Amino acid sequence: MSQKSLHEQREQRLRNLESLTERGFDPYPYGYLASATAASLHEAHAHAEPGEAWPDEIVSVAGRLMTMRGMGKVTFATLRDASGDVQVFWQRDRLGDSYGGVKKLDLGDWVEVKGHAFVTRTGELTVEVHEWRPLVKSLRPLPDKFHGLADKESRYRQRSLDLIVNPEVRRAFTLRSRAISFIRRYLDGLGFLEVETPVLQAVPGGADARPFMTHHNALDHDFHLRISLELYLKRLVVGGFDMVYEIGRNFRNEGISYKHNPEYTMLELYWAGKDYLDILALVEDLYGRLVQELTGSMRLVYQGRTLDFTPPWPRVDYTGELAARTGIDFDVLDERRLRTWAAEHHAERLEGTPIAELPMHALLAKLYDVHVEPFLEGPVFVMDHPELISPLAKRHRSRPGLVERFEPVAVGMELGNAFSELNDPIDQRRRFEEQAARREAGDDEAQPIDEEFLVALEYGMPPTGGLGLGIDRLAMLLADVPSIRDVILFPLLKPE
RNA sequence: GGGUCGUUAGCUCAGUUGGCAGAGCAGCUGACUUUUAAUCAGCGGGUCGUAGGUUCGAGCCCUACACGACCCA
Repeated sequence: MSQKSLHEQREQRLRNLESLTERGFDPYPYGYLASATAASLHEAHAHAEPGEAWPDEIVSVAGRLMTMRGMGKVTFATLRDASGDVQVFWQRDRLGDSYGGVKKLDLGDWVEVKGHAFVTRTGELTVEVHEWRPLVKSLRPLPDKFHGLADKESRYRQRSLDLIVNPEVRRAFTLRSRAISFIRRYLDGLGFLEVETPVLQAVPGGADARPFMTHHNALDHDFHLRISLELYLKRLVVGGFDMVYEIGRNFRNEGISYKHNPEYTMLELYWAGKDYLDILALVEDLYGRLVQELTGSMRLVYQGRTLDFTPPWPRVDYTGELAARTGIDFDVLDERRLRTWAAEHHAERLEGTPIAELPMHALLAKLYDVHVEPFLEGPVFVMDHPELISPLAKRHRSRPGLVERFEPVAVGMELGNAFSELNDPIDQRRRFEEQAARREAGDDEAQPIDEEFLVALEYGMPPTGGLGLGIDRLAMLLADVPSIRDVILFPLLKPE
């Protein structure tokens, strides 16, 4: 497709590039040395009055031209660097010949300017340019200076442009990065060791999810991209690493929604000697400190709702909450009565199967997903899940049919998952076999038997508490954005 | 998987009952020495997502498809 307007603007910019070269400017220099940033200038002159000037303080700043206002013999522009925006001002009387080059600058170009700060009569801090040079030419027009780039598809497909024109996007990703950095410092401070485990796995385990497949040519063998970090980290606990964690990408071959992206980032940690209540205390402490550090308060506002992360968080019981929210007045683990109830209250079908006829584990999970999770404002811990939906968690020490497990939940989103880790290899084998039977029955999210993991467990894994925390959802809360795509720089999209 | 909505200039958006394709920003030319969504005068820029269909005539109506957004499962 030929877009004449775009083509013409590009041609014009190429002519301007040539013109700058003819005037003796190097349009592609090899570096710059800015002595100040937009933010540092604003900070240094925070309370200045209109008309003030600092003619003896020569500063240099480098950045991208975002707007230009030419007025004949003077030109104003907004320069944007990584720290923010600052106005710059060229006047012909001071610059002489080099002022002509300013006319050959285009929006989006990078320049370095050297000069002194002053405050205009309308009160705007401005750098008056004594010397300047181009740093790079931009060959494409920027989006509308006022409306920016609004089309979400364009923003995700052209993230560079989105970041240039929408500063709040950079803010969200900066927060995400600082959160990850905080978590590393926190865990390292406790004595955890950060490790890396395989992304390419022969047996993808540790979660109920469909994997992506790939193929290794030299070995002529199919591998899967990991769906969790769990089973390899536990091997390391067996090996004697008693405090390990990994922050890494998981890949799940599933649909996309405001809280799901096919590749996303998890923190998983394992701590020998600890049980799930110890891990719960760690989550409360880590989340609280992190929110405090990054937002300045234990309370944060997410999409208009206030979430208070001050420990201790409320706890609710998985089965108890399910009963309370559905109005069930019997033990929800009573399969016969639950089916009868579901048949009366849920006539709808799930992928062709009437809800009441789902396998018991799927029925429980479904009812939780429909009646409980969406209504949990949180932050709250959902405690003690049924064993049927927890094949890697240790049986509860006092509650039959349940395991020692919790999930932190907020605004209807699962933020993580933690157990007293199952370390009895006999019980683990039995659970895997149950999963295998589900696979036989056609459930392709059920977990395959990982024999090598079982061998490791047979050498003996000490009592261990484990945790998975979703980093993307954490970032959503911190940045107060409504979609996971707003905290993933390059979310998965179908190629155009 | 289902439903609703969207796709028009580089960007943001209008487009009436089916009757010549519009605006603002950006761009070009000119004016302008404190502007800031600068202003003023003039000019250029379109495969209306793609492919069919209906019609004398389609940006608009119909069908299919592509991509996306939102909601539901």
